[in-house]
Amino acid sequence: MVIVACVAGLRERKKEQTRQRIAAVALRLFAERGFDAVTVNEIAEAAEVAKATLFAYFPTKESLALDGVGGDDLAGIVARRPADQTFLDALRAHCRAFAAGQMPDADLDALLARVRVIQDSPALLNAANGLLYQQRQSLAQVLTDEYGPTAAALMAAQVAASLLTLQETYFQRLLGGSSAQDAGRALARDVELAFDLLENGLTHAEGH
Amino acid sequence: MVIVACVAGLRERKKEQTRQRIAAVALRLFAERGFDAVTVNEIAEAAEVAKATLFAYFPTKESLALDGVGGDDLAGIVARRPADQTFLDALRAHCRAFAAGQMPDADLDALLARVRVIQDSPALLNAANGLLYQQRQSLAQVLTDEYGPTAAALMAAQVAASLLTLQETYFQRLLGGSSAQDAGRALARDVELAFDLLENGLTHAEGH
DNA sequence: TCGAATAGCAGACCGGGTATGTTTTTGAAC
DNA sequence: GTTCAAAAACATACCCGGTCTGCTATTCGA
Repeated sequence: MVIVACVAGLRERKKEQTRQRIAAVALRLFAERGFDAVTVNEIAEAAEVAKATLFAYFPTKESLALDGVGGDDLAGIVARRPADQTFLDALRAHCRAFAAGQMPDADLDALLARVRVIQDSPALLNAANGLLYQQRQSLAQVLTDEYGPTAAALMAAQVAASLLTLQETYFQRLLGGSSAQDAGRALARDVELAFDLLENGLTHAEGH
Repeated sequence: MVIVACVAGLRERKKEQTRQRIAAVALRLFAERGFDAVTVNEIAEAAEVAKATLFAYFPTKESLALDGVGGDDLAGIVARRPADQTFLDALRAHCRAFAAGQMPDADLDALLARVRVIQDSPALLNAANGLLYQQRQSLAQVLTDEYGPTAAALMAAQVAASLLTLQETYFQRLLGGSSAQDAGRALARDVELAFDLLENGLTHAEGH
């Protein structure tokens, strides 16, 4: 009873375990019956915790479905880019890397289940949009030094909206039944298109 | 009792009147104490209607604050543009017209009160963002014929995000104390900047 | 072993929103 | 004018997400 439990603290581990259990149960129920048709009371009951406990871990019902759906840290990527790279090139490289990288099948299935749930509920879709809003703000912050507040806000808005669209398109392909490989290849093309549009403007779109 | 009341129907007029009363009372209370600190029961009581009646007119509490905040019909503007005009030029012209046009002071005050309320409540801000999302979708629809679905989605996203940013910047200036004239002039400049960025891309930004 | 945190609990409570069945008002036909 | 059906408004009870309160049981550190 002295050493054994001290890797991360028994307490911590149990907490994490409870949190995972709640999240997993919630996601399963959402996937089975849809976000709106599941009540938090049911989730709490199925996870064998009290409702108050559930809300100690997750601030809202929505956060149960959006757990871990943070999106990339655009502002960080831009802020940490090498000095000789434009911010658009840094973001383009990041997106290329994502499109090229392969995700383990199990993770992908879990992610897709979550995306399906989100896409089926207007409330969740809106909440997910809200997450992007914050990204936009912090990206604008980072760009302000270089371009001034107004141009930075406009650029950040364009970039964030484009990346959201890329993500949506990608998920739609996957949900529509494309193989992960096909969707990845399509995404790679779309990434180039998106950044070409951002760099060169809508009137200079060529050959797509 | 035969002719007198038939301009629009007594019934219709009373209904509209009730609706206006509810909306006005709600906006006043929101402006006084903030969106979250006012309950729908209070609004119903102050407007002298039952809660159920209130919800017969407005589907949600949010819709009370967002009543009439539809935004422009971007898709319509693009769809109805003259054949020799690019869609960006059509939108630019529309924004220029708005920036040049003057709003009656009373309307502007009412609008600003509403904007203040919205800006003070995260829930409302999110809901307002959701309205934009729909605009984006219909704009993408209209552009699909010309550019294909992916490019159209990206373009619509960029345009919608830019216009939202213009609107936010404009309102921030007004809320910050700028005169309507100054804000209008600044908006006119920002409109040109935004559309230049959209047309020519972020790497070709010049002289702003 | 003891005491301080703290996780967890049950249950009352609040506010937004819906459903139900009833009363009142309105519009129109007689 | 009287009458009658549509529909506006109502009171009320209810559901659900979310908070608060006060309590019990674990866990941790000394």
